[in-house]
Amino acid sequence: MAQRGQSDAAGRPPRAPAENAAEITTPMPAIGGNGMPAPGLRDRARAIPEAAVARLAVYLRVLSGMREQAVASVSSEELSAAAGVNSAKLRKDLSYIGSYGTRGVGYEVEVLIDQIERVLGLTREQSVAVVGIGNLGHALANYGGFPGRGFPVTALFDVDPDLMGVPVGGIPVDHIDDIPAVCAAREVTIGVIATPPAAAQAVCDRLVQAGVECILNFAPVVLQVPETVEVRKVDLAVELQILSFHVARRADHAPADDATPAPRVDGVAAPRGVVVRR
Amino acid sequence: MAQRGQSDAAGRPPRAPAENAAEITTPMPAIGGNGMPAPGLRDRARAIPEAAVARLAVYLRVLSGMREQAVASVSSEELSAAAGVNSAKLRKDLSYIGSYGTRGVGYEVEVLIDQIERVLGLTREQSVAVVGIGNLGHALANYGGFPGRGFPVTALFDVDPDLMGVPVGGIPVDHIDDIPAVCAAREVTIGVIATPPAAAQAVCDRLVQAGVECILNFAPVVLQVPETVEVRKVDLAVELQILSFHVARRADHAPADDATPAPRVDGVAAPRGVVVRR
DNA sequence: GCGACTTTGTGCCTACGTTCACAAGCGGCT
DNA sequence: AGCCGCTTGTGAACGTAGGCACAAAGTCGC
Repeated sequence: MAQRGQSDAAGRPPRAPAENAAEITTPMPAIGGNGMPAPGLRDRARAIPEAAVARLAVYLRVLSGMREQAVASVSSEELSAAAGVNSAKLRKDLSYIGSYGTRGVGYEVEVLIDQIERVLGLTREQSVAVVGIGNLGHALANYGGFPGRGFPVTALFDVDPDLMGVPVGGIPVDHIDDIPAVCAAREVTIGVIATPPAAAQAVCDRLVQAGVECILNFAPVVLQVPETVEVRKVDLAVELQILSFHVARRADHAPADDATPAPRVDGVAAPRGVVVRR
Repeated sequence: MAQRGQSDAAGRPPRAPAENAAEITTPMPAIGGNGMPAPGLRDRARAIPEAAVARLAVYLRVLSGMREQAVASVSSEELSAAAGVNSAKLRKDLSYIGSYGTRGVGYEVEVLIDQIERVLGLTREQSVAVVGIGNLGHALANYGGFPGRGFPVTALFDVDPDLMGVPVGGIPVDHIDDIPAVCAAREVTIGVIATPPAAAQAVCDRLVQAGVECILNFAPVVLQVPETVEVRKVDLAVELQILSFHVARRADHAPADDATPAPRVDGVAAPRGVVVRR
């Protein structure tokens, strides 16, 4: 067979490549025909689509903002508008976590927040370890409380001897060789990789060794991990390239075609009053 | 009661909310009888699924690595393994951009790189402006050349008077009020928002005013933009929450149920050779 | 207490993305 | 030269996600 297979990417048999769009819902062998219409409470968050989970996180943020402004209840129409999705999708997303709305009225902000937090596992804190204390690592370490509470950064790692022990955002930096020990001690559940690409896989391996099963990877590398580990990647270059693709598409698409509703020529692409509202 | 999200959420009629998973293929008004009898055949070549575009960017990076190691040709099997996808998907993705492989042999690395760059619009440089020079902004400004060349950061903005004129990563910081002028002068095509959430929408508005049609948003806010503008968002909190969801699912899923094939404690991550082959 | 109105929750249908499987095409071997 | 085996490119099957539209269910007004 092909000459592939020796030592490279495939050299690690027990691992599976990690893609961002990994399966989230357990394979779920197509249940014996959806014959279980009983939307009982018993049927846990069994099959929430990944895309829905991502949106739930957005809803949660919007809801938190509403709570701060003392909004007590909200309709799917309002919430969906604020979250940038259509209302049917929002209702379906919410239906995945249960029925907490009141027909004819809407949803109670407080209740919805609690339920989304429950489903997202935010009721118990998740310790985060950041590896690679460069520019990005610094930014992440200081990000601190995120949108309120939730993900305390409890460990920082780097290889630079000069950084050892130096506190960043209140946490002293440890050497990456200590990842297993420190992560275990601090019960880290989520590892964030912000190292240069060359070091990413090695760091990832150490995190996995330490028992970390969820990794957020900022390094532009495709990590190889055991299939029990969940990896999400945030890839700057990819994001920019996707945008670049759109620019390109626009460039050799719009000019010839009149379809564009607004004059795109370098002028104000904005219809009136795009100015800051506030 | 349902006091609606007054000022903030619902106040901007002429805008469309931007979601990450935006439509990439032309909107295609398919539904609603409309006056367009032709379903669309000519628009053919331009229908690359967004997901495929994201993967193409990954392939490009992998291919660049291969070129550096003097690999001249590669099969779909090898490339897909290195990119973490299955080979059929890879071939289909490549087929969207044309037929550049040789049956029985594989793809020429050089050719593939050129073609992907062409499709992603990387042949012409895209000027990037970064707004919000905090920790993250610094990191972005210094990120510089990304995976080789491609996206020169040519403008930086902030509101902090102390930063005005201070060079970060070689570029002096300007005031956000100058966004329209500076962006126009430097032909910025991509704007990156790395400001605190409260400032994000205002900054976004200014970028749009300046004619920027592609925005990468790091602020945890749902931006409202005209539909001609493409927004992608990178949301740390959402990513962490998605991972948290996985942790939670695992916690009340695995213990009771078997599911876990391997003992998770101290997995064998086999930290051997992280190296990739030549 | 009852009807009308409002908004949720969801079944169904469409579209999209992924995977499979195989014919077509190409190079190498004999 | 002609056959053989390998790998691409893609049509079709499959599964998932999105959106519409409506019945269910609750509130408010009278």
